[in-house]
Amino acid sequence: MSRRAATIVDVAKRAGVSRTTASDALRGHGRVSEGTRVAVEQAAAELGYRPNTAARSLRAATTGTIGIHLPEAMTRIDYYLQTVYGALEQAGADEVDVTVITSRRLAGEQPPPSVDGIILLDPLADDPVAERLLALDLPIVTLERAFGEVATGVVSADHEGAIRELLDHLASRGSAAPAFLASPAVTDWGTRAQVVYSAWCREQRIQPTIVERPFGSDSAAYAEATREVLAARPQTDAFLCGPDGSAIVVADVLQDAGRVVGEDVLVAAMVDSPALAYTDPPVTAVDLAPRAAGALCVELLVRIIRGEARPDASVPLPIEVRYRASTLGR
Amino acid sequence: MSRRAATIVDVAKRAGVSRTTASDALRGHGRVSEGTRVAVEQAAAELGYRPNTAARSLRAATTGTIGIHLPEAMTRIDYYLQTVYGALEQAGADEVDVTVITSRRLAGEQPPPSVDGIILLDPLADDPVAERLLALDLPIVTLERAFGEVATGVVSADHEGAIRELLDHLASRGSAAPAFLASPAVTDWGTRAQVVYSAWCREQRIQPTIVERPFGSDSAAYAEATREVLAARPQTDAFLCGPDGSAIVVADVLQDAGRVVGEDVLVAAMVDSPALAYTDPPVTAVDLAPRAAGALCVELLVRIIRGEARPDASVPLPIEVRYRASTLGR
DNA sequence: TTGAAAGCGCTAACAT
DNA sequence: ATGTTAGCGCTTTCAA
Repeated sequence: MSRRAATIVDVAKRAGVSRTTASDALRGHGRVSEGTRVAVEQAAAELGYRPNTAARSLRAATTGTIGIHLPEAMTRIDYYLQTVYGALEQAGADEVDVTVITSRRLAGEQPPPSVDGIILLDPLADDPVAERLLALDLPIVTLERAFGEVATGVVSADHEGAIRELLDHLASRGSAAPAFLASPAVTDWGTRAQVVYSAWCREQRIQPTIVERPFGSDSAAYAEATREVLAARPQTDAFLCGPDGSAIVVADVLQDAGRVVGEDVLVAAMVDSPALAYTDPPVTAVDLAPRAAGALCVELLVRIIRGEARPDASVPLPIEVRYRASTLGR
Repeated sequence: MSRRAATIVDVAKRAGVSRTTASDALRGHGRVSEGTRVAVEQAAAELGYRPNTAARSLRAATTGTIGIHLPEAMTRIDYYLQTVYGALEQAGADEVDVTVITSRRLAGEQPPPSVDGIILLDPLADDPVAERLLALDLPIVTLERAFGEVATGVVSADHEGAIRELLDHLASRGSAAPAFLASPAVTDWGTRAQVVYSAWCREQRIQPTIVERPFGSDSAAYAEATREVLAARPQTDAFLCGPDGSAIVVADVLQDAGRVVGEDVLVAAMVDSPALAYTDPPVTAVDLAPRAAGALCVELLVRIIRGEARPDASVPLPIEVRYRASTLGR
């Protein structure tokens, strides 16, 4: 566009100083005198000077950019997109850019983008993309899953505690046979949920009822899963809903089947969303604080990159159960 | 990490050729012989060579990265996040990286990230961030809003047609007094919706009923807006719901008020979402195809950057009304 | 307090 | 078919 962008040499020339001085002045290094600093800044403003980040990166051998990756299957799930946005906001505060790394971007022979570090959101077990990124030998922060072989920073929540809290709550509200609509054990979160549910059932001497649907399933799949449970185990008196967006469908199917949610059947979701506070009835859910999760990941990664935190540092993510009418009754 | 990353000189040395030859071999330029190509590729693989993008950018005076910006207020809205993801996917296919530009990133004195072009998603009127980005004098593509002063590529849908289709449909289903829960006229979409609704009411000699809530309002705000309309105009027999996520709340409030959605009151949404197909009843809505929107923006921007499309090219986005029980009856 | 020079890694232009 | 040279814009020595 227009003509060539102004470089630091142009600025220096206009201010009548050397490029070194111009550079120092613009970055506020102490060595320049106040007068020259002002002159250089004015020259820069007049020319609309913007530092060339490529040149800076080349010189500094760092990019000022971090990458964030989430598994392909998760890109339609509101929770993860919120997490990405939380990360973007924090990145703005930490003055780093963020490149979102899609699976597709790494599928072919394309080299991975140049970044100073990488965030992996709840990486799948054996995800080839995650493996490739781990092999890059860069600072890494994962949400939830830690990889044994590589030292990574980890942000993780006490999902076990939250799910147990939900199950105990269902039991205390009179449920004797809570079923679990589960996400597959391919993410760490999915795995831990299944483990906790099974353990809890064992402790309570309750027969577990698990029905599983892949990540990214559509509403119809969850509806069908619900009907499947109702047919197989009619005595089911509560549903623990794993997948984001599934609770609303489960509640709908139950109501169509003549059950009264919150009264003769309870529904609790493992992933809260704004909609769940306004369904009829509102649905009890775990607020996974996705924005905070993303922000914490960035904060930790930036500290690792800057050498202010150990590469295997670990940060807790506070999460909380929101109790609503679907388990409390009307 | 580990030791210094391999450069092209290391590769060249190992393959016993000059760096130019190594460079040409790796990028498949015809000048190298098959034998050397193989040798260079093997050397690169052995060293785990990855081209330094900063150096490439500096040399080529392009970054291989595009920026995408959406207004701060929109970052909690599923529709926009889906759009961003549609863009990311297409970017993967076009082999460009994407940096998401948050408002915060540009709020302070930080220089804008270096990119080859920018996508502005439904920019707000007088958004200072958008203004700054427009002033960068880079190729730009906007979703919906065209700016008079600057030549930008534009991706836009026939919202007027879709909204008229909805309103005609409501009328044909017997509505004589449809109310409009509107988004503010700060986005192009919001503005056009209000204009169309008003025009349609005038043509039909129907008194318009508009209640407006800011972008990013929570469910409670939509609930209150609904009650406000019911109180002010009890004869209201249909709701056109603008904000993403509002229809589910409106339907809920109506049902609490003893109305039967789909029978004695109709509900239609201007923004479809997966949940709307599974509420009770399912809600008629306009499928705005956010993924496609994002993808089209990237595709157009990349063509403009490559000089394959005019900088003010315009691309239509197909959208479609999904008819469901909230207006069709049970 | 300031300047000159070197070099980050890469590729296009110009030899050979 | 391959090699040599120059230079993209910046910052960091080193010297004055």
